[in-house]
Amino acid sequence: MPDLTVAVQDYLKAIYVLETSDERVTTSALAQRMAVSAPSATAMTKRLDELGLVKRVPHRGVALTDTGRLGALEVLRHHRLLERYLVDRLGLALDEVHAEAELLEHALSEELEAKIDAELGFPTHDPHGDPIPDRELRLVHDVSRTLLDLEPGSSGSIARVPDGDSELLRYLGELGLVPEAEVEMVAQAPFGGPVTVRTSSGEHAISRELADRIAAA
Amino acid sequence: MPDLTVAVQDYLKAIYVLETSDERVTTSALAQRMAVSAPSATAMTKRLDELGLVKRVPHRGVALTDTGRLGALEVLRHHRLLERYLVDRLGLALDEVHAEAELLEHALSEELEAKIDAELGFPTHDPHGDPIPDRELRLVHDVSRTLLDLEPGSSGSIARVPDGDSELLRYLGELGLVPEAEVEMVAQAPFGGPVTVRTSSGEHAISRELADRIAAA
DNA sequence: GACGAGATTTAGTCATAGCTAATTCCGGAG
DNA sequence: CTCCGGAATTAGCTATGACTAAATCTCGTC
Repeated sequence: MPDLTVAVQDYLKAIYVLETSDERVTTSALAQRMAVSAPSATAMTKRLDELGLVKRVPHRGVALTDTGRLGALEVLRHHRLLERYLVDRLGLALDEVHAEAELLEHALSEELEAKIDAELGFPTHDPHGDPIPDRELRLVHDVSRTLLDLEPGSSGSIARVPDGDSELLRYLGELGLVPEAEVEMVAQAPFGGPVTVRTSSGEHAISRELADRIAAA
Repeated sequence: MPDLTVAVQDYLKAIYVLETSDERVTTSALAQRMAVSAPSATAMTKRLDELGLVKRVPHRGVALTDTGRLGALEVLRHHRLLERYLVDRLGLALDEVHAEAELLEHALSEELEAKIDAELGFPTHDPHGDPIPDRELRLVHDVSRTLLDLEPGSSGSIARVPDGDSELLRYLGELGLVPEAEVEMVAQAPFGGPVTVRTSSGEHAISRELADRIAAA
């Protein structure tokens, strides 16, 4: 596998993430996620296909090949290891690390990756709770329940929060909704109403939709 | 100052270093240092001039403007801080850090730069002994004597070794000629002959030219 | 003061990755 | 089964930064 350009790596990562939620990865979805125009996305998917990284079907979307998936996982590993490192060793806040890791992930050599991995004791999850692919790029897929699955009156601990949206992360941090934190489900209002939880910082009401994006166990 | 591209930053750094040794920075010297063809160097110096980063005189060479010098010092600060960090906190070897820092220096945000600086206790020199520009990009210029200036029979400590050539650094490391190390000048052969020094690992003879590239105090 | 070697610049291309405008395709509504 | 709207693609450009081949300048030598 020759060296992939930064742009190619970013597209692979984006396609990987899109594939994980929706299985159909359309041009427009990809363009939106990469914040580029649709023609740019079309052009890039053609190149990725030529490079053997995706299978492209015109007007139908793309799917990663095995090679492409490995490329995506490599970037994801860099990203998540760096996030873990920046939080654990340099004290960055949970809402800052995503952007920093985004910058650094393409400049991480395999040697440095290994040093960081060892220094951290081979961590399995990034600070948002997302799994880190291991050295062989295997990724455990923790099937997770969300806050919504907690029965009123019962407790659990936060397993994962959405990454990437730093506004949201800052807000969640203020509510004490961070990975590892203990939470108690107080109430779930009916008719799509809000959900009330108790954290170390007190009782807070959040929307059902947000609660559903937070994994808990 | 709008964002400088990676290439522009690399050229600024190269020009800065060349200016420090020779004052005339010629197209061919620049092309050689950047491992690029002469026409490529010419084209880039034109762009740098348009950006107000250098003053270019056709067929005469370039000189950094104040703005250009600041750009170069910013990159140099990133580079040397990262080197210090990689050696002190991640245990990279002296001959490996240059290449790693080269990769990372363009991906370092100002926030992370500040965190690293604080974490290291605001270091003044990188692991090769080169000074690190401070937050205001001021650079102390240690006027230094070299190994050659040590009288036979006298001792000193290594202040600085050349960076960038990892072969050479590995060799110097084997001889115990690393920054901070104590060294005794045993003899300097006449007629441009070799220089013999004693380090913790014993007596070693090196060429006059090499001895002159090693700073000692 | 002219000459020629070597340094420098100009001319013309290429690859990457983005854009807008215009066109074409696909799938659902009638 | 046709038509239409939105998605996707094609066409044509732009900027960055590299290259080779060809032309030109500069400077030391005679």
